[in-house]
Amino acid sequence: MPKKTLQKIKAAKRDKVLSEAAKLFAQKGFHQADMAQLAARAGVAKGSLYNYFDSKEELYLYVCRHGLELSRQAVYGGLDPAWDVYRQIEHIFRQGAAFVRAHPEYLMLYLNVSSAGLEGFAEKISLQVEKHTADFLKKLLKEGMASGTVRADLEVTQAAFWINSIYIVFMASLVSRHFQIRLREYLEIKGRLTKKTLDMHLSRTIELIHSVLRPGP
Amino acid sequence: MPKKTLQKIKAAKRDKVLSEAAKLFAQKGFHQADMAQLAARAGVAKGSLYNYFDSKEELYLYVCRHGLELSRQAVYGGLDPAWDVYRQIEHIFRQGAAFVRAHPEYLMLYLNVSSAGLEGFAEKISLQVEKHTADFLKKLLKEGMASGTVRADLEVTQAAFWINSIYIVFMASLVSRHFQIRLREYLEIKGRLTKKTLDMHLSRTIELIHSVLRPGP
Amino acid sequence: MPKKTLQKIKAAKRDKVLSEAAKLFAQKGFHQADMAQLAARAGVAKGSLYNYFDSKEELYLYVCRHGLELSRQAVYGGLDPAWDVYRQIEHIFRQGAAFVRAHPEYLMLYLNVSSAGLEGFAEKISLQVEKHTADFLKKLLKEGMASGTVRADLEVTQAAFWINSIYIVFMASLVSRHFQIRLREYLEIKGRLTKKTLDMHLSRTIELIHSVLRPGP
Amino acid sequence: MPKKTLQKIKAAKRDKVLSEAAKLFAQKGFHQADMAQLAARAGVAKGSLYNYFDSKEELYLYVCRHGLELSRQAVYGGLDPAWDVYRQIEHIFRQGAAFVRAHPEYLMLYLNVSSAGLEGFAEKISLQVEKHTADFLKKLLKEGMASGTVRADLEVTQAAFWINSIYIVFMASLVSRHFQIRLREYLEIKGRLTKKTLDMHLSRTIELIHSVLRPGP
DNA sequence: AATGAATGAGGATTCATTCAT
DNA sequence: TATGAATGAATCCTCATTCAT
Repeated sequence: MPKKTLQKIKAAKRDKVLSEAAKLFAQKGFHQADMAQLAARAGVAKGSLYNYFDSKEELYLYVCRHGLELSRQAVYGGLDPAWDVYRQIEHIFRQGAAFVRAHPEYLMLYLNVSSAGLEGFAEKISLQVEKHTADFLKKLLKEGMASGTVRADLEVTQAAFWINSIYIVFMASLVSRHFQIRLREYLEIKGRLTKKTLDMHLSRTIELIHSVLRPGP
Repeated sequence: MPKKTLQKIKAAKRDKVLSEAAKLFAQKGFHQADMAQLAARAGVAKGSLYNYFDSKEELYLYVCRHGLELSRQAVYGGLDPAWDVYRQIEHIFRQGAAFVRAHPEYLMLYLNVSSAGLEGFAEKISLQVEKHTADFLKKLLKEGMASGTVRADLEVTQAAFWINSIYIVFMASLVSRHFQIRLREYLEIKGRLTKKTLDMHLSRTIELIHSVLRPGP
Repeated sequence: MPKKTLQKIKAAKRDKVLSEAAKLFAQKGFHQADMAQLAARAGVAKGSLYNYFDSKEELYLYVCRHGLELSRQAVYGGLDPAWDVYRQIEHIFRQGAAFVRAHPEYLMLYLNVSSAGLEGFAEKISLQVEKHTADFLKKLLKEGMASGTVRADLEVTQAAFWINSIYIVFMASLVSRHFQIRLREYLEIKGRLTKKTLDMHLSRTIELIHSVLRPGP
Repeated sequence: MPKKTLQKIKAAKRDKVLSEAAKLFAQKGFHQADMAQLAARAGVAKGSLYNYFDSKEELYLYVCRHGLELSRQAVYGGLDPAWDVYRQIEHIFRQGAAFVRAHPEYLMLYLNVSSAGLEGFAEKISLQVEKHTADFLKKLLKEGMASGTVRADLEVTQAAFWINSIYIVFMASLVSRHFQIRLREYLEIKGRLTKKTLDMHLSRTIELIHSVLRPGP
């Protein structure tokens, strides 16, 4: 979707544009983000952005897709298919949290797809985002059930949906002001959310999921 | 926060303004919603909106709070404290779903608080939104544990957080384009999401929660 | 020009409306003054203002004329025709200063007639404002010349113009931020303008005028 | 204070914008002047004005300062320090009158600084406007007194203040509708104010000032 | 006569996109 | 290819005035 010109410029400049765009869109949202400000932050001319992309919308879509690709690599890249279900799930959650901490902007972009007025982007992005994870989780659960490490009476689609729901809300709690406030209220945390607290919460979340998947005694 | 004038006009007009505002904000988002268009939809003059509220932002906040209050009444209003944990949770989910179906706009407004660029609203709304539910769920779980109907080894804050997370994602799946696409993908639904399908999914979701809370044999 | 209704209401209310109008117009200028705010300050309903006057413009004109009448009474009211030229001029300047101190709003309204965009008011007010003073000063000078107390080679119209110019600028220095800054710069005053300093400046100003009028030796 | 863009556009366009702005502000006043109308008169797009200045207020301030600078050059530019006091004062008054006739808009802007509601501009402009003239006049008078061409008993600050007051009122009479009406009334002029009449008045005004400064016999 | 809700034209400012250099 | 000045539609908010109560 981007123009050929985007591939002709130096990688460093391209990366700068994409990363600043991700940050700005994540900070302000699609409509409120300003192409002039983006150009300024990226250190390029306003007109140049239009040499790389046809429109703000194309830039936004590209940045989202790019971020989701980065996210997928970070989370699923180091995963060893030989691990059992439990280890793989833990890996996904921990790598996901690490990536979100390093690049909160991309999760913010993901959350934004559900925002009012951005339905048009959902049509273009959501499926390709969710399909990979849905397929992966279902396959994982099925294998677990086949090998007897996961309780047999599980409804796979349901369980995958539910695991991913927990994932989303946890990650959202790392980046969204609203979800942070909510987390503090639920977990009765008074001060700032420390990494330590969040890691403990993460461990418990993983353990909860594990406990639901484990076959009964 | 609204001006006195808002209370002085006829209830029908006030309700029309508030409900059209909720719908428009839910459809377009805060920034993209146009006060002129809202006035037109509500059947009042643009200037009148400013007789009721000091600014678009105040109107938005009021509409959000108003919607959250309506939601709370719908969900918790008909709840009987004598019911056991399971029935209460089922009630909350089913009433919540009914309310969201009747007034999807309010859930959309809730989701929007997590949107990029609307952090300012999170500071003003989130806590009062979440506190009620958090307190309620925790109290419910504690009572259940005390009476032996809920497994005793549960981490209450954690469980409340997790139940509410499931609730949020389920409700989001009723109103957000993105979450609908995601739901269809996870549940492998080909066509439209029918009420029947969603109700079945709801039942299973409730059952999942119940199963996690129930004491082991 | 005001409506009959204005005369039918209680004097206290009428005075309150007029005095608050004068203050508000003097503070904000004609266009920037807000009828709603005026109504609020005067303690009447917005609609009532339109029971008293046909329009903001009529109200403004009436307030100006009213203020100029008050000013004239204050300055020329206590003047004794038997006094000599010098005493009369001193009286005018001192009474003028006292009135302006008590009611700076009216002098501000006078200054505003020269403001950009208010030419329409000049046509309606200026002549009747200036005529009285011009006639008075000229008559005074002529009498002085006839009685030999004023130098005989004076150009009367010119002198009257010049005396009044000094008057205007002095009075402006009591109320206008710009003219206060200017006065401080010219008179090399460091801190605030005290009454004492201003009175000394007034005395010197009067003395300057006297010295120009006095016949040579 | 203006943006860099203002310096990058062609001088002709810049001059057009500034001169039309001066005229429009002088005609309508700050608040009543319309940026859209200004853009139309200057032959640029509304948005372009905001490429040159951050706001209407900055544009206004710049135009004022620019005009005051032009005025100073016109009045003090051709002045020869070797001239005696009387010739210098005459030069200032005559050059001032010529400039005001050529560019009445700038004097109108000066007068506006004293208008109600524009006190904010006074803080930012007045001092730098007045300081130059005040210093100049005082220096001139001191030199005259030192050389014996000006009467020795003069109070310098007072005299400078008074000379400049006369200057202001005279110049105001060239541009302000109110001051024109006032001048006609004082000088008993029936028809229009002709250049000839005004020049005669100017000569007499200069002569009056000279006569006050001259040492007694 | 008093009230204040309703009205809608008006005006400052923003910003995606274009295009001449 | 890069630049950034130019554009004008879009949008929030104000406020004099009206008129039903």
